[in-house]
Amino acid sequence: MQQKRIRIKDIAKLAGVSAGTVDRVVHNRGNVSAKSREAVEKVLKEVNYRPNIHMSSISLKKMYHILFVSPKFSAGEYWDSIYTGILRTLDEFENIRLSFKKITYNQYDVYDCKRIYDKVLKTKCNAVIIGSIFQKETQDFCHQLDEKEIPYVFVDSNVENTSPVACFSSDHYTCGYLMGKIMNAVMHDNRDIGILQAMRIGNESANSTILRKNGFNAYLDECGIERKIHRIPFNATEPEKNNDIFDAFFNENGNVGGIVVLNSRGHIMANYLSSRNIKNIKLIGVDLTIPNIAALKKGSISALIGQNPKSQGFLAMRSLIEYLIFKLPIKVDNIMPLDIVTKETIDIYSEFKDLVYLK
Amino acid sequence: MQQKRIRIKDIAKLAGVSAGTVDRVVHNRGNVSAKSREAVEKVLKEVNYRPNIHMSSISLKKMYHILFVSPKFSAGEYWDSIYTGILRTLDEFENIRLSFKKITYNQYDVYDCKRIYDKVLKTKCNAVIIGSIFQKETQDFCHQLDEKEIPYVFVDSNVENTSPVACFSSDHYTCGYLMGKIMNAVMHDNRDIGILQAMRIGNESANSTILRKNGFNAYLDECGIERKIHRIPFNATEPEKNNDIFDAFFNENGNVGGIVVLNSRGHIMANYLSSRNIKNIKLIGVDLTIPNIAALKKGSISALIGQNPKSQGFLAMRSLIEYLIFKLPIKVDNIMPLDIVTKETIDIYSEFKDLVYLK
DNA sequence: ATAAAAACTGTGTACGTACACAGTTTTGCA
DNA sequence: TGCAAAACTGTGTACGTACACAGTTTTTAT
Repeated sequence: MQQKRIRIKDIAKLAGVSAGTVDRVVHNRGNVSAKSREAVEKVLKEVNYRPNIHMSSISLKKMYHILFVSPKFSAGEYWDSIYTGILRTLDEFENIRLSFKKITYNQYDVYDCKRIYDKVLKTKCNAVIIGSIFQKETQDFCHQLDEKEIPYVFVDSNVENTSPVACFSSDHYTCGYLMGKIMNAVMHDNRDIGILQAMRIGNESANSTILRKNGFNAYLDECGIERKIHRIPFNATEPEKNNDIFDAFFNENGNVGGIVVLNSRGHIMANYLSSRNIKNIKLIGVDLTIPNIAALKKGSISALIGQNPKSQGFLAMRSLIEYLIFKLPIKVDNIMPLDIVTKETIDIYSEFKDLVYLK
Repeated sequence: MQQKRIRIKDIAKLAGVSAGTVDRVVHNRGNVSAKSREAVEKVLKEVNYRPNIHMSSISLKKMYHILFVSPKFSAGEYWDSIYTGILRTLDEFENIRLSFKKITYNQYDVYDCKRIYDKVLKTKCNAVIIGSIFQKETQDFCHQLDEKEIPYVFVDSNVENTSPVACFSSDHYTCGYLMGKIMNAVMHDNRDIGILQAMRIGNESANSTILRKNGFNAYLDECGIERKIHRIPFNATEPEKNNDIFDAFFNENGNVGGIVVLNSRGHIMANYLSSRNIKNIKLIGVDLTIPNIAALKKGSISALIGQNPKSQGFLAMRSLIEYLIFKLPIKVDNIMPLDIVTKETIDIYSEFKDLVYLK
């Protein structure tokens, strides 16, 4: 802390060059002879130089443009939490020249997603944070970013065959596995299980929900559970139709005792069950969204799995700034933990999560 | 982010005074006429001035001395985690003029604690972070700090009738309550429960373990559980004697099926049980120390409750810096969540906890 | 060999704050 | 009223970096 920190100037003197040359070496700006570069690098290694982050921030003249592409969201939803985490980091680095914009697409329409991706590619920017729903389209998008040498970071989920600077997501497979475990613990009879998974225009399903389903099935298989599993239809684009759809489903399948909602819309099923006064069906959901938490507190959802979306956004943006501006090495794969939250633990949980990010 | 931030200079111009005067008002340094002060304060309110933290750090000339008083610890122990969290914050603010020292006492000897407290009072410092074991002695200590107007922050637990700048701890009562709940879930028979709680020289017990015991008893009462409860003797100062003590205890009480260790020494009982090849006793402990985690992984501890000590240290030091140096308002009562960790979840848990603090 | 171009190097300035210090005004008191 | 002391105010500098720009050396092409 207190012993005098070594400065650019000191290194310059030690290496027998000027401060400007040291700066060029440190920032890899080129225009340095091999001889000078080696001399400086030798000293750098010896003295373990760490730039004064405050001074760096102050002197930074370049303006960085960062974009966040994600599904559309409203306040309190899953993607909004990721966004909030990003804003938290921006707040921390408020004295850095940085422009940030979010641009969102309809997550139930792959064509809209493509359109937005194209729009991003036409926008001048230095980095992109990507919240991906559609695997294939995101791959294409990333390859074009690669060509333009624009770095990108994933939040929520990773996308195969891409080369992101970093990725921040939970383990969706384990999430599904956990849901199976919890469902099995809370169901005290041998009734059937319903699985709710949204369908999308132009694509089967979101990658994350597919992985969750695999994890869920894996748990049931491993434990040799022989419950009947029903797929519950769900209309994500016209939610007003769901009540009729659910009515039809339950008319045909009276023996369902537990429902697993693989996306963040657990509250929709919870509210449906409440409205029909159905009380003996256990419900497990994903994401601590405001409506989900309300349903959890009311008791219509038994447990929710939290994916730490705020951490995802916070860490993703922080990593990006460290990579882009401070040229620090960053970790590529970052798996967020899954929090199991129940009626009893929701309050203390929420309070702490805010505390950690507070300034 | 990008719109020009208002500077001290701008405020000076708007208020019709010099930058120096604005600075004096902002830092409450006195020597400002009522007229000037009001003019500046009016402008400050209008423009919502927020100083550039980088510039503040750079220009700061005063040296702040901060002390951490806590029980003695070795690597990987509970107090060491708090210490690590503190160091993490110091790393973040490495460019601030700040001296930090830890000073520790024997937590099983109230007289040593007093001696160390007196030593701290004789040391010149600007703030103290206190890890308290003994209620009464800490109260006296705090009152003397109050007199000298030295601010202090608590970690691990709060102390009544003191006026700390902030406190970071988990809820020990709830911790005990949770231990009761878990113990009840993992014990599948009606056997007795043993409670292990350390005795100290000159004082009954640490405040935190008393609270945990209360919480534990409260759970058993609420649920009408009628198990027999035995207090297990434990010698904290001469650990080599414990094997004999435990032998004697189990000779007399053969029907114990579960043991709750209310302090972080769960591994001692775990290792004793392993050494005696006793396998059908469930063990619940507190704190994710290295030996406890090892016992958890081996299966000799069923579950551990984590108190987020690293967060406590990290946030305590961060709050203190914000209060002391950046004059920001800080939250006084901060309750850390309790993590329930089992063999299955320990690895992903540990990994994430590191990630969050990583730079 | 010489000019032009390219590659390299050093110098100087801005960034916004904290604080020292010198300079100015007001107050207190005889 | 005068004069010292106290209270107040403004100016100037350091902090360490990023980067622009001017100046110097080396390379390339004729």
